[in-house]
Amino acid sequence: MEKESFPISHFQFSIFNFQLTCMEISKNFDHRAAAAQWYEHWNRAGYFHSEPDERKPYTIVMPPPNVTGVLHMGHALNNTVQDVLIRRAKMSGYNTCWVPGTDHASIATEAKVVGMLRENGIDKNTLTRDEFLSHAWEWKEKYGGIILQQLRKLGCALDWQRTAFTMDKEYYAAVIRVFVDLYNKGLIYRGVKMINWDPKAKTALSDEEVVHKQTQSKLCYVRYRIEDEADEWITIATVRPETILGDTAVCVHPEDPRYAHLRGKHCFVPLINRRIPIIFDEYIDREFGTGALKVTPAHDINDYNLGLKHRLAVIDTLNEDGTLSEAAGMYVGEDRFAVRKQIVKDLETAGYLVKEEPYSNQVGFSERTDVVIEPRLSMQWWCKMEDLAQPALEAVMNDTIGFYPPKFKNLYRHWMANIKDWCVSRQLWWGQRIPAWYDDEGNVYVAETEEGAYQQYKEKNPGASGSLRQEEDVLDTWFSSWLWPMQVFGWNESPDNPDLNYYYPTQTLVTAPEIIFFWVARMVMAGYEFKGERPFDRVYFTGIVRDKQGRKMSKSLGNSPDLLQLIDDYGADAVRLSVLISSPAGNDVLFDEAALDQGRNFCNKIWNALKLVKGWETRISETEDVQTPFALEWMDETINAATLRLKDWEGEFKLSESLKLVYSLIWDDFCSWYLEWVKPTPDSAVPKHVYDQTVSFFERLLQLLHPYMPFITEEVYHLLRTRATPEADLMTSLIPEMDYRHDGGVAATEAAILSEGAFLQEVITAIRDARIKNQLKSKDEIFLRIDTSHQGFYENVGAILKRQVNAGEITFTGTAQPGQIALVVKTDKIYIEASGGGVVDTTAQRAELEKELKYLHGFLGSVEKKLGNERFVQNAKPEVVASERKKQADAQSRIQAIEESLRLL
RNA sequence: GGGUGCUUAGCUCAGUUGGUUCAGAGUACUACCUUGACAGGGUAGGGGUCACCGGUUCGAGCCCGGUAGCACCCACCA
Repeated sequence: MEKESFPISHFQFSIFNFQLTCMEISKNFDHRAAAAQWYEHWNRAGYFHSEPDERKPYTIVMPPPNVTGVLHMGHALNNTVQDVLIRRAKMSGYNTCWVPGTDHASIATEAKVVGMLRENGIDKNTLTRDEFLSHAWEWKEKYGGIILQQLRKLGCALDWQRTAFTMDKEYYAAVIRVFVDLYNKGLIYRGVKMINWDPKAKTALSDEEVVHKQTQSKLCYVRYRIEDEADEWITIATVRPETILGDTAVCVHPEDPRYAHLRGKHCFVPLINRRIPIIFDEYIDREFGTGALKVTPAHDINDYNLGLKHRLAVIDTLNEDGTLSEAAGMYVGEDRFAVRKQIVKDLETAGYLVKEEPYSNQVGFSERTDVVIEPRLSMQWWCKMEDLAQPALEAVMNDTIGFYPPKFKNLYRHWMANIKDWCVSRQLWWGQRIPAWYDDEGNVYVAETEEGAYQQYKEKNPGASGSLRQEEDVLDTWFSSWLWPMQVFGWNESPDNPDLNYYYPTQTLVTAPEIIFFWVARMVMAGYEFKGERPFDRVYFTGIVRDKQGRKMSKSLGNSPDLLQLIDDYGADAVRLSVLISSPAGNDVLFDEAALDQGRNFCNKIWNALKLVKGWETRISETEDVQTPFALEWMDETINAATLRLKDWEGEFKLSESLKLVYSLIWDDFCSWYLEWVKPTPDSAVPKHVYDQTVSFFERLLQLLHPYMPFITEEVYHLLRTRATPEADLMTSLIPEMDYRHDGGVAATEAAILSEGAFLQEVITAIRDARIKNQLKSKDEIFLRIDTSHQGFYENVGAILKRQVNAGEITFTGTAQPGQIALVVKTDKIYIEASGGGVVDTTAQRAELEKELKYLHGFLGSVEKKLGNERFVQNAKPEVVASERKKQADAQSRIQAIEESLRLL
């Protein structure tokens, strides 16, 4: 099953890796090489494959794309999300299994094959069913499933050994079995109903496969002559004048005075002069058009219902390909739209056309072939849905199956509560052929095999020796995909097999809200009906990917970028970051290629951090570090806190927030702060434990990022230090469990370190800001005098602080000299003295401090007003009041400090 | 026609149980930086009456009602 998709062997890979570690790190991250090599490495190492074991499973079945499909942005988003969940679960100790596969997509594929045959000069109608199917299979083997290959480029950790297809032998059998089972339960029946007919695919469609579009039409007013009256007419309005030929009545409202005198009368259909009755029904909207409706029971669902009620004749004037039939009497064999134009002219010539006016209405189109649907009466197979829907509705409403975001529960409930029977037959060849056989009298026998059907026939007709003929129709594609979570684990082969028992119910389904009815709802129904169990615990709905202008990305608009090209240009990691980072659950994503720069730049940043750290490797000393213990503690706690938060967020599918957090953790906390704090001067060495700690921090960060950006993280992880064994890969490493909480007061010291770090950053930023505003160049050394109540803190971080702001000396005098720059950070007063002893212009300083003072007075005012409000003190929670009192105290001392500084200027 | 959701910085979007130390991110913008990881970068900065109008509350971006605009889903008005 595995195809050799990357040319580099494992042996070559090892050499490559060896060379890299010994060489200088390349200037930039080579995403092309890294992606190819690591994907192949993971695959060969067997990381993608899962077998049941003692660990807990984390299972996702991929929504199978059409076998005809190619990768587009929607897939990229959807599959990136799944890959993040899978990789994260793997690194959390779960036995992960992500099943890939494709859907046979009966209509889409058959259309594609028919088109291919036509190009080769073959007309489908000249082929037998078997001949056609062999062409279709040939096509599928050759071109089908390209999309699965493309998913490798994205980095998806799919269990390729489990790749499934909805027309696999066992899958096919499962579908047949389910059909027979439902038939025997009385839930499948055959009947003539008004269905949606696709004249291009020449098949029935379910209601869900019809898309309504606002369309500009013409509303034609046509007059019908009343019988027995010399010159009396009744005028109707229609947007489909060609259906006039199938009219079997004209209908008006019983209380419409305009037409009251016509009771019991008849009129004549124009052009063909068919005598039809004028009927009365309250269904009519008197306000619309002329208040008179032409009734064509064969070609409109409402008319059909009226026809049933008033026992009207049904005249089917259309052939299955959308041309007019013999029954039309005119224009026979001509296309419906050509006839629509022609008949208007003919009506006009003959004096029947009263007027035409432009009219905008909703018209149904085929989702697959995009042609206008014709309502048509025909014999189809149906599945009763009410009983199936009941448990499926409950499971979602009581959160046995969780929807994320939950807003889709309402949508689901509305549809399930108003569910209609499902038209499951399709007049196609590509698909599971309905297992029903007919005898010469037209009696039907449903069985899994022809032998079974024949046995039924013999039982019913003892001694008979006729032959049976199988139903020509196949089943709706969704009638097979609803079994997906069960059948990919071999439900049909054995409903009690170890795989199915272990992996089912699956943990998470990731899909688009567009197919909530097509697929999600029906999988839930099938799960309960056939397996007696939900198919998945949770459903994560991704948004719809749109272009910059907010339009849905689609092939027909041509606004979907070439994903493989993007991956090649920017790297899969960058593509993954850019689609994820702006895509919270259930919200649409406006995709802008500019967002890819952010991902690429981030890769570059990580790469450069690697280069920096690797550069220290040759400069390690055994000396004890006295400069940076605070930096080490702070980084450790910062990563701990982020790890905890990530676990929570990722569990709630807050992937975009999580990614932002890791992004900021690496770029801001690690690169901008930590590395600068511990970075040695050009001519000094790095204490060994600082180096070791730094590498270890880096590894922890790579772990947290790995689910989102697998390639660069694995690459950097291996370049960071030589791994003892080839199996020591980042992908299979476990993210350590944090066993304490930072926000619960349990870990006060940890929390203190974090807030001290934040304060230190605030001091550094304030001093740098002051330097810039006072044109003190960064290379000019300064002296700091600090007036503070916690001198110990400054002594602890003094080395870092001096380095970060290029200060030569820090003293704690408590007083200031004229010409110094005054700063107030929280309540600490910091005075900056230029090393040259030069006097700086304090005008800007003064203005700055005064602005701050003004703000603080305002702030203090609002806090004091609040505290002065008895009702606030009484009603608010004690901790809120306490926090307000602290704000008050802080503001007061800050005001005091600023005023003091101002006096000194 | 029915339903759901949205409206926060120029742009694309976060904002988790209502507390003015949360109005934030990324981009874009401004100034400075040819600093030994990184110009695909660094340091710092400006920028928003949280659509509009009321209400509940000591207190509203957050809760309730209404208005306007937008998006999507459902639907058999010719």
